[in-house]
Amino acid sequence: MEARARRKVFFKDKVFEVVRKIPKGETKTYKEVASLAGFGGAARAVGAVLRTNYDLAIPCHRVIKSDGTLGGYNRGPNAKRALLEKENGL
DNA sequence: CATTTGACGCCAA
DNA sequence: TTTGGCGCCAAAT
Repeated sequence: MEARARRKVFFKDKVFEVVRKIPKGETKTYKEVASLAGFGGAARAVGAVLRTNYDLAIPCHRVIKSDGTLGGYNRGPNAKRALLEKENGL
């Protein structure tokens, strides 16, 4: 298929889609998102995409590391933690 | 077009 | 338990 430019947006598109599907109050790991996106071991790539494509329509702050740590956030880990606690009802 | 970096993950010491 | 290093993938420069 015309997977030329298609594939280029395949990864990003999937990541955005998956992250956007994350319900409020729930947090997912980059590994999980990558896996659901179909790229399993592309945890880094997931963060790279979210980093460059930070969109307010995408709850990228709900995506954390598999260790349970928040990881990072384009707006600052501070805002990320605040949002997570708030969405979790804390 | 090729190289480097990067919001990660997991194993070893 | 904590710190360090290596590996994986895609994007950005």
